[in-house]
Amino acid sequence: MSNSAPLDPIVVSESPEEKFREFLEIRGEKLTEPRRILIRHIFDSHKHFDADELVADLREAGRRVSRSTVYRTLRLLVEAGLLRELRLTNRSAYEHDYGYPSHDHLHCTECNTIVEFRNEEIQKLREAISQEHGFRSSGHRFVISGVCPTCSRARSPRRRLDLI
Amino acid sequence: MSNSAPLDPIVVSESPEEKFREFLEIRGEKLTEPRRILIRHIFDSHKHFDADELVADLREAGRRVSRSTVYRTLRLLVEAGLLRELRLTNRSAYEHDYGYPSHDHLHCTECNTIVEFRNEEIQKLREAISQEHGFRSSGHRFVISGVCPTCSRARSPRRRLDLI
DNA sequence: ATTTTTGCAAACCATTTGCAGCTGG
DNA sequence: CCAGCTGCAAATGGTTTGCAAAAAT
Repeated sequence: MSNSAPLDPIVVSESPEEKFREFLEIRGEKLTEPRRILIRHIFDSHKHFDADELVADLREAGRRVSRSTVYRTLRLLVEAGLLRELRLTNRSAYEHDYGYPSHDHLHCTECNTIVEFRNEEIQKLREAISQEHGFRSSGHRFVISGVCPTCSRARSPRRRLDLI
Repeated sequence: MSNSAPLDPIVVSESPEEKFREFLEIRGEKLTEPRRILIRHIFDSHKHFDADELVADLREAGRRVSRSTVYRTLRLLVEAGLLRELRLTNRSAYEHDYGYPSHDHLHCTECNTIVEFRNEEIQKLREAISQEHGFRSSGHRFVISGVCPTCSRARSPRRRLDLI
């Protein structure tokens, strides 16, 4: 799995862990060992993941955190504004929010890959449309679904051979 | 529940039922009584609904179709291009696709209401962005989340009273 | 007559929760 | 110490599925 982010990270003064501790402190909650393991692991690499992959990933790295705690912590991290949740399939996917610029997604329906992109227009559209309808908007999701270049190339030629 | 569509319907030559029958025929499948009940009921009024509401609605109208058949038929209707599925919460919502113009959504996170809007810019953006990334796009979802005017009015004044 | 569909109940599967014991501050 | 947390196992809740009886062509 890749460690590189497709978009340049935003410069932030606090580490994700510090920001999480602060969030928990305000609510009178605690930064425990399992939570520390999770936030470090999650922000160690930049990628999209779901709860199951996270559990498997941690197990592989020799760090055991129970599935329940993973789910509970993911919810906290979303509430804290550190992660964003994407509901593209039956299982939720997560991505970094904190320290990462706002962006939208291309979703390949063949291989399930998620590609990020940044487009200034979308923010403006969101604002204009919200205002038009009297909404106080708090966020948006713009997902373009289709077939990525890799899957396009992989499938079209195979089709040809089938016809021979 | 309202029967009126927020956007003007598209003129189509076939009824949803005809289109469904055609779709089934191609696959060697059958337009049965439960399926007829469902498609008529669904296209009788224009609104967003989920599987549960549909079952309840049918029961109220004295038409019994089993939950399994409802789920199975909803899937068919999506495959047939008659309905679109929206995954905004833990349960899928459905809306008319056939005979209805393409549009996007404002989602109120307070009352869960879905408001439709139409904006030409979005199609253009989708095309431009897809091309830029070599995607063959097949669709998109643009959902603006926030608080609708009704919920805004209902909440803000209450807050004030609480402070007195 | 044969293939598909239905309804029921059971299975599924991602996610949540109750609880007894553990832990952080 | 004591509120909050963990892990386990059990529960939940939306959705799917196996199967025997029923319906469609």
